[in-house]
Amino acid sequence: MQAIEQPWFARSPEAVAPDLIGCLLVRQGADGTLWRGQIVETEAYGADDPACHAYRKQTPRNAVMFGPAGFSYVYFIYGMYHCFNIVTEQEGRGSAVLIRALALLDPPADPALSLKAGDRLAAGPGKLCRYLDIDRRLNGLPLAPGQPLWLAHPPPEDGQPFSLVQTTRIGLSQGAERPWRWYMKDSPAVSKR
DNA sequence: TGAAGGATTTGT
DNA sequence: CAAATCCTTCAC
Repeated sequence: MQAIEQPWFARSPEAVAPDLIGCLLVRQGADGTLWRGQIVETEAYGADDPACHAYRKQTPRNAVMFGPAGFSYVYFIYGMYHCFNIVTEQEGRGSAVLIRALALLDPPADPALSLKAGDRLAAGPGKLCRYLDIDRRLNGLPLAPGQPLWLAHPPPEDGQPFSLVQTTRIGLSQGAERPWRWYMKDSPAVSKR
């Protein structure tokens, strides 16, 4: 697996978000267990974007968004879910890409779970974090091999061609008109059409 | 110090 | 459509 290096993330979130579709997210648990998923849905949150947590000013919660690219930004929402983001751009600009959905590569250990939930165990930012055991302990970590989370380019032989759909983001009260959501067309793991 | 609201998900 | 559930931010 070819790991994605830090400079690749040091671009605008609107550039990184669509490029991430088809890439692999790797989660290494504390016991060494590996989970892998293909990213099928992302959203960009820019520094000049009213929907972005870093839009107003730096606070303890959003601090890592102002740090260097290629780090994790994990926050807690609605009292019960976590969301996983990748920090983008140069240090000092608060921006990130939200990973919204994965198509899991390794089938769940529990076959009953697989049959029941199908391929939608990681269809949505909250479900994705619940399945991969991502919470605020994983906030502010570098995304590199050997860490709990990192990313990889799709294997060349496995790179199935796909169509990318660009549309508006989900669940926002501000900045809802910006077309900064991307997903893999026809993927059953996308959170919403 | 308190109140409002949130980048979600699920079930009614 | 509303509940679950709690952290963060902003106003006073």
